[in-house]
Amino acid sequence: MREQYSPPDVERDAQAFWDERHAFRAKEDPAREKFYCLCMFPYPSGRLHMGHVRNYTIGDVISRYQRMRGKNVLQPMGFDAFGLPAENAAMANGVPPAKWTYDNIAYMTRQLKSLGFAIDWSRELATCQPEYYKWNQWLFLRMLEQGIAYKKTGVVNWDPVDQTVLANEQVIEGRGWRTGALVEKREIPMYYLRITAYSEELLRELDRLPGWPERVRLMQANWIGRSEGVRLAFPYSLDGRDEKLWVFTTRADTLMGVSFVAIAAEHPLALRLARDRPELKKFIDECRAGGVTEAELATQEKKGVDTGFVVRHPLTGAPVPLWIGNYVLMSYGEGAVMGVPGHDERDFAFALKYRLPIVQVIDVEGNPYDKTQWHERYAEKTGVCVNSGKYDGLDYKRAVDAIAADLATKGLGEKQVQWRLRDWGISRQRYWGCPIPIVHCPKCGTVPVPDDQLPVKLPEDLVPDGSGNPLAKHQDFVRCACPKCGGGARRETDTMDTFVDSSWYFLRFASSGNDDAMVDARANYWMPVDQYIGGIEHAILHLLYSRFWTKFMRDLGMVNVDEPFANLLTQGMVLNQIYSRKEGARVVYFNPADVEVAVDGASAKLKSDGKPVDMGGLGTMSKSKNNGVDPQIMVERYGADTVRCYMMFTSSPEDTLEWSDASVEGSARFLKKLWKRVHEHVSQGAAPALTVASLDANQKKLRQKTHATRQKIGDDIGRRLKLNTVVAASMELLNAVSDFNDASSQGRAVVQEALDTLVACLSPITPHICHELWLALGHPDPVIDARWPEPDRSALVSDMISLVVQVNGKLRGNIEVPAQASQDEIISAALAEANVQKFVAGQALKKKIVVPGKLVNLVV
RNA sequence: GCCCGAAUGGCGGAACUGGUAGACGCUGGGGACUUAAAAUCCCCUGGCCACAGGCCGUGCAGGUUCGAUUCCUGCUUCGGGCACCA
Repeated sequence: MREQYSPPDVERDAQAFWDERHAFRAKEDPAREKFYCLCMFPYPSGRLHMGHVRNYTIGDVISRYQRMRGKNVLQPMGFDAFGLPAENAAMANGVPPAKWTYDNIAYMTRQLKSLGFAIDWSRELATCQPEYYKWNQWLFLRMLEQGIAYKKTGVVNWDPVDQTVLANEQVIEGRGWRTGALVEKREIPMYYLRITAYSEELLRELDRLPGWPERVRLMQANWIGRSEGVRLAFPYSLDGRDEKLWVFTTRADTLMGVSFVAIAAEHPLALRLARDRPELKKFIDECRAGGVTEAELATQEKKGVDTGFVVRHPLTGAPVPLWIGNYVLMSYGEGAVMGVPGHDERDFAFALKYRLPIVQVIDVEGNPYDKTQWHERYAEKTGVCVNSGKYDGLDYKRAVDAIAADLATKGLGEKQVQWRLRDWGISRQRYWGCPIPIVHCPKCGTVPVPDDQLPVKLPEDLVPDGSGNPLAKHQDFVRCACPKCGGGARRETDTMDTFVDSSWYFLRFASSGNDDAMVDARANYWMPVDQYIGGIEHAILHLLYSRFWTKFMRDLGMVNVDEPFANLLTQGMVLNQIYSRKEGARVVYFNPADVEVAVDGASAKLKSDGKPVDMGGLGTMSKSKNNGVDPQIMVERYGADTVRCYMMFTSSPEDTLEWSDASVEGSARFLKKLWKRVHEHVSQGAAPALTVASLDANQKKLRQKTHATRQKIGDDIGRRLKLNTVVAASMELLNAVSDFNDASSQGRAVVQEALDTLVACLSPITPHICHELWLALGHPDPVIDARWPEPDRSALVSDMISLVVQVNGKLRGNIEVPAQASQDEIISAALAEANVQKFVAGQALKKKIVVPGKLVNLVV
């Protein structure tokens, strides 16, 4: 064993050892309990960033731990390789997205390998490979057959100058990012996946995912958004025909307080009325301005226009004015809402603005109603109906029931369950994605590409120029023969949302290399994923789409699981300081590595010119803020183990991590110290066997610490997934070994056990150094094949326990009592303590609380 | 605007089921070793006071409890998501 710790040598040797043995290649084995550990695969953006390193280190720690627990572990890796950044890079550099992407994958694969992750690289995949995306297309065709995929119009951001569809990300403050033109909404035909067919199950099964964080389940439940209410109709006559305008409401009890009905600008009735009303047309056109995100729609000023048209109240037949409102969403419910200003905050503001009547129809006891000032209790469901004729005095539930029943007898309404979840639009007017396997034939119409013509291959040599999809201009791709009639036809040039690619990659890892089927029986061995790890930013979309996709494949009989991910760990973001300076009109950002911070931490200057820079606080590491830390540089400076150790130590997986160059030193020191201790120990020769019965008090104490550490670390990795305290507990044990000066034979035996424990427990986090130290400690087999060190219960018990004594809840002293002391013995020991006596003397004891093993509280 | 989180010393964080607030580490200060430096090792490091001890202290304001960082109510600030970034 070398005297000095040299990370490059240690890491090279350990990685070569694992590679030669294919140590992490996973084989299906029904006789063994499996553990499928998966990290969200990266987008190949160029280089790994710290968020990746954190994510994959967490996964690696869990994988290596489960392997030591005897599980058959699968940990695969791949690349989510389609997407917008490749097209942007292509435009900037004139390189086709395919080349850029594959170069990035090659570089990032090397980076991942240098970090020593226990990955089965034989299963690697990239979603831009035809062997992969062929199955996107194949399953899409199955969805078409089943009516799960269908075509309808959808709204997109449109750049009127570039004549192109923009992603939400490409809309900056309402303008196209390249042209600066004001963005408009535009309706185009798109393919949709009927995820709403699974609303009920997607919601219900959340309760059967105890291994998911509560907040993620809550977010998904709210996203799916089940609400019970009443669908009801306001009748009207137009063009001599009697029609019904349907609305959905959760507050049917307020129906008698309706003072207007508002419909979305895209509502068919709005478009019909606008035909002969130019001012309505003008308002509808105004509503076209701006982007399509919900955040933008929800924060814009609420505006409306009176159509002059009236509909009739479903119960009273009274005329109700019809408005068009920019805040009414066509995509939710019926695209129309009833306006009850008395009991809905938005309607109240709208009514004040446009001087519409505000009528109180619910009385919440003891609260006078003020028509000039909204109060949130007006919207409570706790009152009873007033000013509502026959419904007066009914509470929420009774009123809804009575009104729904009356509506039903008139054929103007019924109770209904409404969902917030919308179908998933997957068409993208972009090049670098999976082609949608459809052909448009002038004779046969829309024709699906037959299975035997899959995959529809994406040409890999095009370079986009920002004006629309280059596929549409590429005649070799567009021109094709109709699969039905053989005549000339046009290929669909829209590609699929990249969320499609990531909705089933976990199944493909488990059926790696099968060219004849999307998945096979191996998937049923590995699924579900036992531990899924990824950023909290994916809490809704990716996870919901993957759940839906898995359920559809289950319904086709392709897999036998209902849910893809049994346990979910959502890791926090990695943040770093942001430094900037105004140079002329623009703000320039500086990398923290180029900035020197004053000792007091209050000011900073640029190293190159010594001039001050502004400290902009913490932000996620990003290119635009230039605050990324390159993991590669850290690995070269300290070694992979130190980077991994620091990442795990500095905050718990679910919390945000604030990067600090200085703190990395602490982890480096710790590993150096560990190396030194082991070297000192083994250089004195093999330690004798441990004879537990012969240990003295001091030796027993270290042994107790060793086994307490085993218990804590096993629990922290196996149950709590708190990896920061694993490192802290290891540091404590190493400190205890350092403080233990006993060269006797049993002293050395106790130290051997402590060091064995340390090296084995740390091996999931810092696998390279532990690989070498384990062999140096005299073990014939590598630590990856070692059994996880379980605590010896008998080593944990001690004869005396220390208790805290409180008086009136305040700490006043400590006592030592025998472990088996009775309640009375404990209380008299507590009362005997000098400082305690000061506080209880001369006062009557009202209450004596003894918490076993913890404390005594005396109330006087 | 809506949904979901978070807030603890100079700093990152710990305290798991309501029971000793500040484990572990960083920074800073003091010391040892050294010709010197680096490295290493030891000690101190939440605030205040009448300093063998006491009082205050976990974003803010209340509440429940023998006891609250932990539970409840109302705020503030920061972060994630909002369906075409991935």
